[in-house]
Amino acid sequence: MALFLSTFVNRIDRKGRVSVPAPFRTVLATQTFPGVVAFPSFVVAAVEASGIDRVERLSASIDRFDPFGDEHDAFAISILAESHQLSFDSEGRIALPDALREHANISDRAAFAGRGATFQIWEPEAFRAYQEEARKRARDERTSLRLGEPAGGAPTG
Amino acid sequence: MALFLSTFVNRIDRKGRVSVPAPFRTVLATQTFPGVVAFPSFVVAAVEASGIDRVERLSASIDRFDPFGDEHDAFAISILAESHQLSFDSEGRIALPDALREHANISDRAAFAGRGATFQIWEPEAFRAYQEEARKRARDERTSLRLGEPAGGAPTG
DNA sequence: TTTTTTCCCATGTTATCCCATACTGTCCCA
DNA sequence: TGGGACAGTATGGGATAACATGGGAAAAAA
Repeated sequence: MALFLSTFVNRIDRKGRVSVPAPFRTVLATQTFPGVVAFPSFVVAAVEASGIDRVERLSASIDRFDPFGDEHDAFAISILAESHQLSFDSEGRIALPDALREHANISDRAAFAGRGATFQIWEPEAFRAYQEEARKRARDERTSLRLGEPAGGAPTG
Repeated sequence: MALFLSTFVNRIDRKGRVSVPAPFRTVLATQTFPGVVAFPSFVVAAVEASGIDRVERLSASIDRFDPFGDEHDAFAISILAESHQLSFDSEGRIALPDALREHANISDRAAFAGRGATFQIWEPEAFRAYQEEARKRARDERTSLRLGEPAGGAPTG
């Protein structure tokens, strides 16, 4: 299984385009849609991103549980309605929509941070600070920290 | 690409026409009827919409006296009775009937909000408020949603 | 007829395609 | 082993196509 690993900082040009790091593109190459699906994180000033397949599973689970009810409304609206389907151009770049850039305070540089099955896109300085904080927390609370469960802004992976 | 994702706000002209967002048209292009099927939502001031195929499946399940029972039946029947079949013009626009516009309080702008297999049409400001609320709820309940696959885990936003 | 809908064409804006360039790490061969 | 050719990558910019939107005119409905 291919994973999104490591962090890459790339430049955003005046048209709003960024190169998706080549290793990430390799992971995404197996998916049915040639590009990235991205939505603003619920908890941090960053963009959550993955391939389309993950979002298709999410959509299926919403549809399956309650096609006409509102139990999963919050997720449907928050993830599906705020997701952007960003397709690669011929050079492997995507265009980051303003809504996502503003949420993450991104101006002219973007940090792509691997998280295994997904990755995040950050303003580089904000990511550095977040990472440092995460490291401290991991050291101090390493006995109580569980993977996959962010507790009050703690790292999840 | 078979999912309705993201949100698009388009203008309604003086003839009552709106462009259906191009990505949504792409999804609908696979269907047997070139247009949109729309009906007023039961729970919110918005219009529910999808392609004809989904409605055909719903209709078939009614004919079959399906296992969902009377409640589902009542749902299905009122959906079918209040559904409008809105066909594209040559530019990919539809005309929103007054009944639907009034239900959603839509005047001159319409927000198309993707929900995976379906989408909704809102008055933009009303949608913004609804979305903000949904976002809060999603943040609080985020650990309860799992993807349809063991390795997936919860969304970590 | 009068009104409404559908078709067709025009326009400005935005996004996409395509080509060019600089940089970097890798491979190959003397 | 050293160095030069080469391929992959990130980045920039001009040209082109796609899109949302508006309006007139023909066709259909009332």
